[in-house]
Amino acid sequence: MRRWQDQLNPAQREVVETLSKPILVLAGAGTGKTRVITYRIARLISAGVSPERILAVTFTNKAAAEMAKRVAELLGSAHRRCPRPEVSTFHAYGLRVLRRHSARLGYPPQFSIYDRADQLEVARAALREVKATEAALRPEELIGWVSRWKSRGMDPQATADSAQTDKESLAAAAYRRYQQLLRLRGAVDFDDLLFLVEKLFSLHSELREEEAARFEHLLIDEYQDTNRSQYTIARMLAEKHRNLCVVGDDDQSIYSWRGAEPEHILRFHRDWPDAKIVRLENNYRSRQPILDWANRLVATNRHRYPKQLRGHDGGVSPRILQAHDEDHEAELVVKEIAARVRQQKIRPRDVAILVRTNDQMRPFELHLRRQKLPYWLVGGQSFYDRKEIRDLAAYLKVILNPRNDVALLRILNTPPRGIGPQTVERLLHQAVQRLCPVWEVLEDGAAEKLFGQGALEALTQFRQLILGFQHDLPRRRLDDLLRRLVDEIQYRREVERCYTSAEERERRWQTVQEFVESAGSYCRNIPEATPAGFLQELTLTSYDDDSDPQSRLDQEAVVLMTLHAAKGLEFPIVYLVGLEEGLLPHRKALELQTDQAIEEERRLCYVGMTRAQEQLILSFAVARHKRGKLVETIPSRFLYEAAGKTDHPGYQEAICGISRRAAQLARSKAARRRKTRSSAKKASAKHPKRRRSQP
DNA sequence: CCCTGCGCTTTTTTT
DNA sequence: AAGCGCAGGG
Repeated sequence: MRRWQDQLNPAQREVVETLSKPILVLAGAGTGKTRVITYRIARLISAGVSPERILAVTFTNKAAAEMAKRVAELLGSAHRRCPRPEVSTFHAYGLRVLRRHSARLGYPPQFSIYDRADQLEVARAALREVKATEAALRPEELIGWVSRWKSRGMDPQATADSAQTDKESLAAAAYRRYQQLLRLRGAVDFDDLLFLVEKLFSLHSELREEEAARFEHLLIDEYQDTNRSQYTIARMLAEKHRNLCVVGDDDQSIYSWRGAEPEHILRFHRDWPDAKIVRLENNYRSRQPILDWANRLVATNRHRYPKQLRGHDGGVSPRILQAHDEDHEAELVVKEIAARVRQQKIRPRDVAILVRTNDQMRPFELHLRRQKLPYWLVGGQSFYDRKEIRDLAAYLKVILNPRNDVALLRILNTPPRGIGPQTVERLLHQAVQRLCPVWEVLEDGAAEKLFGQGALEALTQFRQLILGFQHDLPRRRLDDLLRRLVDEIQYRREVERCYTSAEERERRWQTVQEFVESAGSYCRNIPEATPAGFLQELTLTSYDDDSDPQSRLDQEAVVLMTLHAAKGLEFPIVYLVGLEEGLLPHRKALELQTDQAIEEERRLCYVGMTRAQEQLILSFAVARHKRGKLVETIPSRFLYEAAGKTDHPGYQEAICGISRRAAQLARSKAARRRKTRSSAKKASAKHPKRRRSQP
């Protein structure tokens, strides 16, 4: 029973048994990467390393939860009551460090975490203040740059110093203001969770050493997707004990757009000269015909370490489906699944439908519902993206810290309470002028002259409301407080106001109750629960999995998710859909016209294919609605590459498709510049004949 | 101040 | 197709 080590092959066992050395595991898809880490943790503990001296880092919260569970299973009942190893994402780890030391960096202990929508607001404000027009620099652009800078450990000063163009200087100035605004509001963004930790460690060496000394072993999964701050933090933590085990696959690097640098995995041996390198190439997941297609596809990439995965023999070759448009594509796929489920050949949970972009999910959802197949939509619109959650979270944020402008402005007139745009405008103007948060303008008696009688009354009432709940906050349990809040602001009426259909209203109201309930379960389950902690967890871990996080996958449901979300998972049957030029590879990647961008798309496709254990079905539509218009498409080059048909005329066409499209783009840009109306041109694309599965 | 409707742009992937 | 800003009536 205890002899779980015997279930490993020699290479895997080597990883598990090399206990005191830097170790790099280069592991292909489906070779049991995560399994190896799990076993290694269990081995360390059974060798006497105390669990709390182990830090394991994964890429997603889901993976962390899964790994913690498996370690517990491996160790069995003897260790049930033992302390647990720390298994989390880099971001969650960063959050924990920051919570302890936020004061050192001038942040309040109850700082909030800003997500993308909040960031955009701050970016807008920052740009306004440096007097940048939308044309000069868009808020989305700014947060993109800031994110890149932060992941490289660059502060505003460093950014300004290295600015080459006017636009960069402008962005650097906006970055400085952006960061000031965040601090003023006691908020951090996602990147700060790493950036500030890195800063903290380099500013205070005693803290760094103390933190590094807490752990004796560091394990990192998906190492190919670490960005520079994660890399730096890992090095700082491991430099003393040198017990660093990283696992990754350069062929599965799909997050370079987010600052991931796959070079780290290639550089490992230089950083840790005594490192042991282990390669895992036995695939335990997929049938050989599937691997043949995946191998052939990824072998097209020029920048990679060559490897050949060996898999299970037998099984059927991948198939290709062709549809008229995206709706037909969904219909074909879902009907096929439904038919096989009805014949009891497969179960819904054996199947995953993988898409490149979130909006591809819609037609599939529709048809899954129509066919009455249970499905589980992963990602999509996340829990905290819904209006109700954002509103209530904003109330809570303001109660915790009224200096949080983004949250304050959100709820100031939600539900409508007579504070109109005019009033908000004046408030904002005052705040900018005095360089202070909006709340202080509210508090300041001098501001009274600024507003009319009605507005002033509304503002005072709002202020009283917040103050009242501030007073209650330490005296009531969080869910209790939220229930009262919902009641007092008459949020139910707001739900009724915003939505007309009874069904929608019901759904929205349910979300509200779920939110209150999740606060309740947070308070019950976490001993050191605080309202700020609840909000932080809420932003960091898309909290819609409150019921049973890991058993979701075991439920009887077809899984519908993006390729990015599918990383690390496996399914007996995979439908990889939307294989068209412009979608996979994505238009944005094609526009860059760099090998790197297209190679990442190819890896993404590779990741999708290698999720399949028994069957892989690829599909594309001959035409697709874009901006409401039906546009003809070109089958993805990846189809030809994977099928080994790069001499097929369609392959050339797929690749020429970009240049044709780029030419079109250039032409239409030129046309716009001349401000003349160009006559409509019809691109008559030829499409290859319907193809069937190859033997 | 609140609501409605019109016309405009805009669409990757996520912690 | 959907969200946002703007204009105009209640």
